[in-house]
Amino acid sequence: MFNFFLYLYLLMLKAERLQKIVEQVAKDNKVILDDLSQLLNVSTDTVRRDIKELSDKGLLKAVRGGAIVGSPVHPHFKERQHIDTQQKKVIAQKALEFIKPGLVLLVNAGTTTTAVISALPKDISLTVITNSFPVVSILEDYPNVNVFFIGGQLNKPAFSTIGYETIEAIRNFRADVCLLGICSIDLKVGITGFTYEESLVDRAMIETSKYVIALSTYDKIGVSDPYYVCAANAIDALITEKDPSLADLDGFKDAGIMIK
Amino acid sequence: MFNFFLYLYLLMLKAERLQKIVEQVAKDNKVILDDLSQLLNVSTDTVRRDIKELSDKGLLKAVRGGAIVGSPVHPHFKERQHIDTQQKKVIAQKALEFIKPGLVLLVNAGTTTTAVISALPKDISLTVITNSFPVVSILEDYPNVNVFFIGGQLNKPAFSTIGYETIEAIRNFRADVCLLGICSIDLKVGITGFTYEESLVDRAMIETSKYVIALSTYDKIGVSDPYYVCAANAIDALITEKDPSLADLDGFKDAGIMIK
DNA sequence: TAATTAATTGCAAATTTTTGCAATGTTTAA
DNA sequence: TTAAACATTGCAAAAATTTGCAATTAATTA
Repeated sequence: MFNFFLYLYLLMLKAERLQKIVEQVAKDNKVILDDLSQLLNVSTDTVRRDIKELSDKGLLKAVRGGAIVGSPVHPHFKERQHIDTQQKKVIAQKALEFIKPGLVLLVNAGTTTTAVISALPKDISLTVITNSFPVVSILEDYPNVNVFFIGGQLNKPAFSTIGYETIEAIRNFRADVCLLGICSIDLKVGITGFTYEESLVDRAMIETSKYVIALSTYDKIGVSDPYYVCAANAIDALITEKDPSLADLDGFKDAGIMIK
Repeated sequence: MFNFFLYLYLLMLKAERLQKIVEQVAKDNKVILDDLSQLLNVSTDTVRRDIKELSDKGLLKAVRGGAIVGSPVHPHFKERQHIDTQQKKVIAQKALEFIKPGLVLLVNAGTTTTAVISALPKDISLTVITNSFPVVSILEDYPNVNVFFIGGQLNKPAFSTIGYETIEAIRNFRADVCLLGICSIDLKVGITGFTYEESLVDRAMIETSKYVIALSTYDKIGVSDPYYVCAANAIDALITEKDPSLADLDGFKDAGIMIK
């Protein structure tokens, strides 16, 4: 028989658990795995998985044996919750081929580029220039990555900077590779975006980079948005989650774009 | 038999131990292996390995018999965040008096300025210009605050930007009020800081602001650090957690500085 | 409603990390 | 030079983590 109170109890326990863990960390600056396991009446495995979940959200930092307070940066800026889609993981893996130690990378703001940065090996040596707060927050933990942040007006919904100063700052750099997460690309229309300000930033990034890699899920191909960024052949490579030999992509290959 | 010290040892996470070592080094400029071994209830071997690990990360310099400060780096933001919290709250409340809607605020990076920003009413209308990531992340939730982020080289331990571009960007603004968290202030020596790069940023901020408010815990008064920022009378107001009528502060009042 | 899919949780084996100890080598200072 | 202090290395026990698996439960869909 369905037991409503048992149901409620179990549901609350889940919510409580995560909340209690966060509270404990806030109070003591740390939590210990075995203590929590006892306190919350679940196995250490479950607590470990809870901690990992909270750690992914940026609410604390998982360490061996428990957890400690995380970085003071707002969890929103970490934005890693929504990036773990299968498609983005595939794109991220493919993009890693292009990223060799020593390069100067210019990275725009978006969940796809964030996924690529998350996938970088912890010890890689790079220079990364970006206007994305989530990218910076990931690279905080990379000791050999020199990060340069592009200032400007805070663009709250995208966790990035935009505007005149951002574009001027971009023009002062010369990057080896531009990692460009895009909204949409069409062979004839070119690359287009949702917002005017971001399209300007993207264009500046493309113009100042030697090699441009566009990152896009397959469903954004052949689509267009209101604001023009650049012609399709302004990019050097296009990475999607699909097999590059797909016939749909032949037009891009003919235009001299490497498909991965 | 119940062993209290074993119990303590079991409760101490390795990550905590590493933090404590860094704290000790920051406090005393040095640590001695055997002392730490006693204090932390682990063998000297373990302390030695900890020190090596921290040394690899550049957080201190391993020497025979212990460790000393590496490059004169400021302790990490995370370590400073939870010290003197009560005093910082008092300072934050006093600082609110100065922050009127509509102002253009220039805010430097530090745990004290972060505390002030946290204390702002959620609906205030402001323009905030800052090079501090924690400040931006707090202001993300303030719908009526227009935020401008100053780009530059990422300064990982302080969660801020520094360097040539940062200073150039600061010079393009003209702020009403500068909120300046400071390392130390002395009437004769002036304001001084712990790192060269940050002292340059602070100086640029002061120069471009109409009204400068220095924020300092009382114990930083009459103290000096290696890098000169500006003369004491370059600031307009000084806020500490203590009563402004304290005789120790009379010198500042005579120099025309408002004490709060 | 029933069947399927997805999520949660605990268990256990394999693996990795941590830690103290002891043997050996190196540096320091009287 | 020699004795003491310190560092390095390898090793083994203990602890923590990873991984795959199975049982249970929740959510979705036909």
